[in-house]
Amino acid sequence: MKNSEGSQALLEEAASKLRQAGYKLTRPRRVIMEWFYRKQEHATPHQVHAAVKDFGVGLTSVYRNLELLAQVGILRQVCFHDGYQRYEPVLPGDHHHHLICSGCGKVVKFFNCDLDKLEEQLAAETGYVVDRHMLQVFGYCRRCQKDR
Amino acid sequence: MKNSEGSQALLEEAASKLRQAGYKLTRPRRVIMEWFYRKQEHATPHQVHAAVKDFGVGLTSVYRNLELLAQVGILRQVCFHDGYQRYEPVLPGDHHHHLICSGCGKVVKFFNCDLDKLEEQLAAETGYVVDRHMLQVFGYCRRCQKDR
DNA sequence: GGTCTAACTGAAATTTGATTTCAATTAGAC
DNA sequence: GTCTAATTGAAATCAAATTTCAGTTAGACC
Repeated sequence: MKNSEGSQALLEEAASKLRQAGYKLTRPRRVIMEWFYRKQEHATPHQVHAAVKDFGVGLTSVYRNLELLAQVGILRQVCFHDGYQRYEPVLPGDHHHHLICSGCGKVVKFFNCDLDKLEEQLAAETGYVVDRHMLQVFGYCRRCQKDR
Repeated sequence: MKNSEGSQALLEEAASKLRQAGYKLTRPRRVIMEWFYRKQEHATPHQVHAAVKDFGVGLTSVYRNLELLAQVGILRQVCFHDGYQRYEPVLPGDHHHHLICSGCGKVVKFFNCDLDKLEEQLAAETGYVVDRHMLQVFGYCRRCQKDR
């Protein structure tokens, strides 16, 4: 599967999710989604805006649509605990978390979190319907270890 | 061990940590630490300020000292992904995480995260020196399940 | 005890991320 | 093509967080 084709398929899937939820497929939304599917990386609202403002998409719309796209399940919020909101595209079969360097902020994805049993146990103990989880691991990357 | 005694011991331990790091034990710092050790709960900077302003501690000092106390290891940052910074006291032998209701924000602590092996594995794979991790589990509490 | 100085403080000003307002535009149903 | 509710961008606003700065204080050293 070529990347462009994958991107196209994702975009159609996303458009259908939007319609299903009763939202329009507007230009700003398409531009933002295309950008995320091309980049396949997390980004702050300001980073997204920097990337899409030349297509006439304002910062307000970026904020509004990042929230809306996350609510519909096209994006998800991630958090590196540095005071910035971030979003990343939800890609099929891509459950991962982030290992974050406390020195330079460099981020590495990892995939083996294995927290299903914990979720079940928590649900049983608390009566919560458990939805999802977020995990951040912190440390220092090789370069930052040397610099100290 | 009575609570007041525990609080006292924690405070002395904390004062020693401060001194060791080259910081002074000022009145605002003592007030903030005492409050956290008494309450033993997470709080936002504004909540802390509301609690300590009558002792003459300004909001600026609250922000500055929450950050400093976290850096020294007396407090730690926690995050419920609702856009507010939060801090909680670091208590001996108290490694826990939070189960958060996406409906009403209610928070339940839990203690069995069992991520040591994952941390080791990540360290081996990436060369990072792994420090710590943060985990948030999301769902809906009983009451919020009914309300939907 | 007193003296000294760098660390620290609170108040005010400022910055900045995020939200709200509102008149103009547009997607998409008909 | 027509219509209308959803959506937009710019500007105003809000609020969290940070910076500035002159005054205060903890605690090291007599």
